[in-house]
Amino acid sequence: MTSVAPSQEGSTRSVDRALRLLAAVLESTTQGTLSDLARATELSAATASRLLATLAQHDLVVRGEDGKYRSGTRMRQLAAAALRDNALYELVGPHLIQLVEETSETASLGVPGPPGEVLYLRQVPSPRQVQTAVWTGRTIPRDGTALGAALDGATTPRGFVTSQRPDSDVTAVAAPVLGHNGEILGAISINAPAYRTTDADVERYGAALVRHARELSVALGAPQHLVGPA
Amino acid sequence: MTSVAPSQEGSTRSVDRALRLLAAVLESTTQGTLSDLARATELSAATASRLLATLAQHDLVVRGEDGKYRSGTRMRQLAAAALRDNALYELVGPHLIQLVEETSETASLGVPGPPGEVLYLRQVPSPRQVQTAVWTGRTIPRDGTALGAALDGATTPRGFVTSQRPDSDVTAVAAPVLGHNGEILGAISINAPAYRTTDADVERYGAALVRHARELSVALGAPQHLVGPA
DNA sequence: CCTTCTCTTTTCATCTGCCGAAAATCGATC
DNA sequence: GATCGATTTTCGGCAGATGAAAAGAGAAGG
Repeated sequence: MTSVAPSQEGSTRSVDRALRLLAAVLESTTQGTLSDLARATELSAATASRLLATLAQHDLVVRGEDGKYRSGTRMRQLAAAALRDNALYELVGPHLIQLVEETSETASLGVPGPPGEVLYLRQVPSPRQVQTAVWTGRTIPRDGTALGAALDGATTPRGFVTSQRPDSDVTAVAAPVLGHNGEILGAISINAPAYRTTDADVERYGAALVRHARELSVALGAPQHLVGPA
Repeated sequence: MTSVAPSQEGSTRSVDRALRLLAAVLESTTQGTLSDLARATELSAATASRLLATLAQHDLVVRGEDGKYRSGTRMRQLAAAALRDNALYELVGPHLIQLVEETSETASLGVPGPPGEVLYLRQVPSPRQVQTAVWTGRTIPRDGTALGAALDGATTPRGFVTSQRPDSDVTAVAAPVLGHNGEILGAISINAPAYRTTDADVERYGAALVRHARELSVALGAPQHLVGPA
């Protein structure tokens, strides 16, 4: 059973205790009854009972017929979310920097936002004086945008999608990033001022995006047959 | 930003609040600053600040330079543990039942226990009157046992390992189960009374264990090249 | 059937830990 | 410098969290 350090400065004690119980459950490879957990965390049985009941109400833990506590459905949902979203955020950084070096244009990560919208989650700006704006934290429509189309999986056979709307002076190119079940987690894009973007530029940006999206997808565990050859 | 249900009956209020903040962080796909999270969970900024600080002390969340909260390292550790251990426990049930039908002997799942020991995590007993005992929740030594050797990956080329100790009247056969990174999560075994177990029985049990271990490994996401052909 | 035991939950009185309002701090902008 | 919004800290009050004890629940044995 896990032995844990004493409570730390300035924390909320009851929350601290509950979190230690949660960790004891999740890391347990031995007996996991209420009594075991109370002893492991040096709490009274009464306190442990109440705190575990709170964790159980949130479905973070569940008690089996054998009286042992294990992770609950909600815990696994939050677990999957933690593993999925943070990995993408952290992994994408160096790729965006490199995309800017290769294209001299602004590079972005977009993820699903509120219904019908795409969120700019992370961006690296172009080094040029004239550049597309950095809108990190803002959303754009999902319809009619390159990021939106990439999130919908509506790419060409080469793996990227472009957008040049008549009412916009931005040319956007985007490619989706896949997770370990082959699901689309997000998309990376290059946004460039249309006045200096040729068709050859679009092809070049697209190829770079597909290459980086592929590397990211592989790093996130996407099945090889969905990612395609290197 | 996530909107969450009111607090439920009988829970520990401060823990309840902290868990709702944690869920809001992990599920957030929009702004995730302290103010955002306080609004989403209808807490005062002061309370949210303190509770998030407690979560951060446990490294369940971390605040980036942009002021937004994301999952922390410890959260991802616990997440991986939750996804790994519970999946194995639940998935193995039908396989153990089937192994008993195929062999008429006691089938077990063993996982790493305290140092130098193996824990019987789940078992299905033989239907016969003379059977090996069900020791669910107990540990056996890792050295010199079939489960221990399987957890150490010390199998024959056919994928299973046997144990027939001179001081024991039990014949044990075991095969390891792999996770999505190819790591050994546990091992499944058949324990049979030695007096009625022939060499042909051992071969048969081994083949059945390898087949089921393979199916379990695939279901848990193990890379195909580590699992071997079906 | 009853008794005994262990584990768990609930009750209850106590007190201190948690709370929110307010003040202070911090960082960005003009 | 002043202003503003976000965040942290201070502080007094009270109710929520606590542990001891009682009650409840289930299993085992006679």
